[in-house]
Amino acid sequence: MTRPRLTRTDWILAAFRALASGGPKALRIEPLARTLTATKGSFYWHFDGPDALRDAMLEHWQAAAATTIIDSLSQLPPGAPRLRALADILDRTLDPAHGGAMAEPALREWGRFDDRVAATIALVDHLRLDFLRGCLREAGLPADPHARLIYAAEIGLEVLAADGKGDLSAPMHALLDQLGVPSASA
Amino acid sequence: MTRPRLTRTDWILAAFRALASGGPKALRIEPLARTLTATKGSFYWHFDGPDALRDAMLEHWQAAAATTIIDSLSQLPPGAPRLRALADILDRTLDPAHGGAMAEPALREWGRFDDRVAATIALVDHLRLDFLRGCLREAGLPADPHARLIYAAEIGLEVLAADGKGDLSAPMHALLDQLGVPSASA
DNA sequence: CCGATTCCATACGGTAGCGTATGGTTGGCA
DNA sequence: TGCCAACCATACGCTACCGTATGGAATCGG
Repeated sequence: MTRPRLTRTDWILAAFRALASGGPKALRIEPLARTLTATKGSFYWHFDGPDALRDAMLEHWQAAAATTIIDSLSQLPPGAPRLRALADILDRTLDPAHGGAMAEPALREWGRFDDRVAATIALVDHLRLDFLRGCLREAGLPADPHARLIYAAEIGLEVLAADGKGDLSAPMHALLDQLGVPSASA
Repeated sequence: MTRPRLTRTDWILAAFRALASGGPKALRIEPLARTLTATKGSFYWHFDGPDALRDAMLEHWQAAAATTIIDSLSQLPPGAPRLRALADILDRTLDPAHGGAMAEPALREWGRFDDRVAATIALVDHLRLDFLRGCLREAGLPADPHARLIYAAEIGLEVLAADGKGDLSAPMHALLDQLGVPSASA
């Protein structure tokens, strides 16, 4: 019954779980250690301190939240199909099994008081907006302000979904309809 | 040099300032007292405890965030003018002079971990969505999912504006254009 | 001008988390 | 087998905040 050793990644994932379920204020070392049935002695070996954990979390999130999503969408045909697939992704980001699901709102809140977090969020926003603009252009539509509008709607719908009132992708598809994006089934 | 006595409202406004500039985690009694050059002795006289302050804040916000805005818009002609005026309000909510300006994102974050806060937010969302649906119907447009879409876009644009990249009302007007809302100048 | 009430500061014990210092345990590897 | 390094628990002093208890200062009615 030798309990497993912890890796840096274990701490990072636990931190995201705490962030999603308790907000930025839950990102404390000792409570975090308790969820891993460990002590801060382990933490301070893997990380120099809270700032180092934050930086590791940001690196992790940047890869998961922008790169991998964009890469997966890039395997679809350009233009409308990618935009429609993006709308469908919204439902999945709320899936508890997704791990870092509801972490993004908490991360944005965190970014309001931490410049390094804010910088990473701005970078990810920029990457996703650029990708969106590309998809719109490929679909023969104007990139601005449509890209910003679509992105804002995604964020807003995610925030509103906190009420439990689901149906995220339906309004998104309605927006794409209004903007003249061909439907996926057509 | 007798420093002024503090009222309940003084504490409530200070709490909103702290919430906007430091998030939910900044809502602590003693730091709050310091910003008022007072001590918690004053606080515990005006309020039973942190929960009582929270309830007072919610009551205050509910009136400011829903009732007064809806009332002022209700003085405009029904339909499109109200929708266009709503889009223009976005710029003003970021004005630091507005007091409870950036408090709303922080409040939504707070609501993710406090049921009473979440309930008030849900109520305000419901009031504003109902008003939006009314405006849309008056303008001869379908209420759903347009209302939800407009509201989500407002929230999302406000969140994105944290980057400082302004221009909030422009994308909103673009959305209204796409949805077929007559422009204000026309 | 006086007493009662309102308003507030101070002092106190208690809890929680921080960061460090130190030593113990585990696992790979010669 | 034995050693070294990786990994982690414990203990310690420190700071911040909590909630209460108590007394002092300001203010108002009489």
